[in-house]
Amino acid sequence: MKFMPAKESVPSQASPSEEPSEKSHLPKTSESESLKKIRHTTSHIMAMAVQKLFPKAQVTIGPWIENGFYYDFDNPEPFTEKDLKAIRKEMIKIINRKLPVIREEVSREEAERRIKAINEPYKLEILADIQGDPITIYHLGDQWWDLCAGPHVENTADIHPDAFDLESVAGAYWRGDENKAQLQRIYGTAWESPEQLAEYKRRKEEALRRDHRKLGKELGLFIFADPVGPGLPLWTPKGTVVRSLLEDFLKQEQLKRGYLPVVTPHIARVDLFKISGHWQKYKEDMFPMMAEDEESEQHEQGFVLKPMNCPFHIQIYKSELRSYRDLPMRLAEFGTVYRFEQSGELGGLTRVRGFTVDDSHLFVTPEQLDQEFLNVVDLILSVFKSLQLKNFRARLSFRDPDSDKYIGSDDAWDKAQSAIRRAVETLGLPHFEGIGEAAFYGPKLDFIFQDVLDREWQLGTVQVDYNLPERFELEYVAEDGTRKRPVMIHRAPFGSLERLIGILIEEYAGDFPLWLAPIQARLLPVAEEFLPYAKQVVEQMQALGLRAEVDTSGDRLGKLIRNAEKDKIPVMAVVGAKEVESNALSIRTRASGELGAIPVSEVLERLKHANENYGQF
RNA sequence: GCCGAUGUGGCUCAGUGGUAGAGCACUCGAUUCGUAAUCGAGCGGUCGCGGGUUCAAAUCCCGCCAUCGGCUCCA
Repeated sequence: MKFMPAKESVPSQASPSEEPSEKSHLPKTSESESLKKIRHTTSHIMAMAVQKLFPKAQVTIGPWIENGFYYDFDNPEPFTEKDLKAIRKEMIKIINRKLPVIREEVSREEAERRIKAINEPYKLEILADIQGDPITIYHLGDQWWDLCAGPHVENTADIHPDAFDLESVAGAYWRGDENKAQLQRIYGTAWESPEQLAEYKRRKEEALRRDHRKLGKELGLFIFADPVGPGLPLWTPKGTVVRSLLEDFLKQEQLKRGYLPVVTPHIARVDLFKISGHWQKYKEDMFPMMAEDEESEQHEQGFVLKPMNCPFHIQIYKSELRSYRDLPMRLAEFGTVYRFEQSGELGGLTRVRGFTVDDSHLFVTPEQLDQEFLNVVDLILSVFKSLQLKNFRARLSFRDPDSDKYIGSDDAWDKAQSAIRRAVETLGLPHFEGIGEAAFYGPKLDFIFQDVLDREWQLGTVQVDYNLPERFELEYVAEDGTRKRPVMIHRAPFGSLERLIGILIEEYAGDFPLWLAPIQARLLPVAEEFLPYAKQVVEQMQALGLRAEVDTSGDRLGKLIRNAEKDKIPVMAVVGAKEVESNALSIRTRASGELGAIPVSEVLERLKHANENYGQF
């Protein structure tokens, strides 16, 4: 097994405009009692201000979130960003009035009476959900109050008028249910001091600079084209290098672990997905069926783009009578799938409509399930380690027993969920549970990562499935000659190549490790007369399987360096009279700056070694 | 899909009713240069698309498309 040598730190940003200043710790709300109070109270002040400016606005909920707070209102007119300015002004007035924040305990009946008196129907619903007595109310002076558990600061003047800001408006559904009323949400942030607020804003801007959509464009890795369609990325030559390297890397790992490669088509008869249950439970997420004529359309006969690969791999399993000796059978494919995601969901590479899953389906006996599941988790963790991905959380994605979006028996679900639970316990893997996060056919162990905007995305996944083997009537011949039903494990360490690369770009801030860099080395001639020498060195590099090129632009060295740095090329090699004479290269790396003159043979050796061992130059 | 914002040359952006601009990139010329931008000239835009208002629309109005921030939904 190969691992990256542990790197001390992320390669530093050499560009003066990108130097990361020493970061002071900015606490999250959950880590700070003081911030909880500040943000809670600021959201109340905002609600009071909104109701003053928009008397028809009704209040709902206004909790703190990790970097700030929000408050949802039911207002006849949606708020616009222009309204935020006025609301902010009004909030400062409230702060300056130094209103005491007073906690009051009242009985349920009293709370109900008062809410009815001010005609706030949403609050009444909230009250009905609060368990136990007494009910607490927080007043801002004697003008405004809200049903709230607290805690709060003691006086509105405890909120620093220059340490909060209103950030954005958004629609949000009441109770998170798209069938209920759409409310108007205002997001804000509040801190202990103006300095903290400034640091928070600075950090947000910094995060934007490593946004994979921005870097993907700058580094020329992928594009979207209007005539092609939304959510359908096109991979440029450079991006394709990264993709292929990741594929090759995983294919090698899988080869070592007994996986068998397969290839399956992108479309299939809709009938296939009726057997699997996709058509019944997943139709909304699929591109519409292609029918040859109206009659076929009416009889629901036609072809669909595949949203998943499992039914295809199942057909390969089914194509022969399998023996227990054949199991576990691990069929693997980089399978491109298409899902008709809602238009508002699409974004960059993290949410697209066509993506490639590093998919595999393992057909195992019930006895083999636990061990095979552990093997898969081991593969996934080793892949993350090689890619230097550390910031993830493991989620047990179980079904919501009250929902009807799942197929299969309670027994099958219980068996599958307990298998996953056993595995994480055996491994001592820290995890949390996500009820209602299961796939429609089975529970999952998911690996969740964060993007630059703190949004969470699922990458790797392992799923235990007793249902599809049942629906497709899968069998194997057991030792005693009887027919038995295998269990399936669905798994994808990357999840999707697209999403993985999006996360990797942000994780690396565009600085791919040498083995993944689209261009690993660029030769920089100080004058045109050194071009032939540079070209000859590049040929030697290419002969060793290295990705190298010469800058032939004829610009001055300073410009060549600048461009190579902007392209985030890990190794730059300066070539001039001195180098030609001594058969050397003056090396400058993005990670470590100038390294001085090094003989060509040594440079070649070191590049090759780093490339093959996932290391640095 | 829903709420809000945005859409001007390849890229980043200025222009808010009166004949489309800048920097970078690109091409050409001069310079032959040693660790983050050499100088000059040139090329390049149906101002997202369609409709409307107006003597006149990048600019105002309507519809659509796409992107961005959320919600809902998910690798």
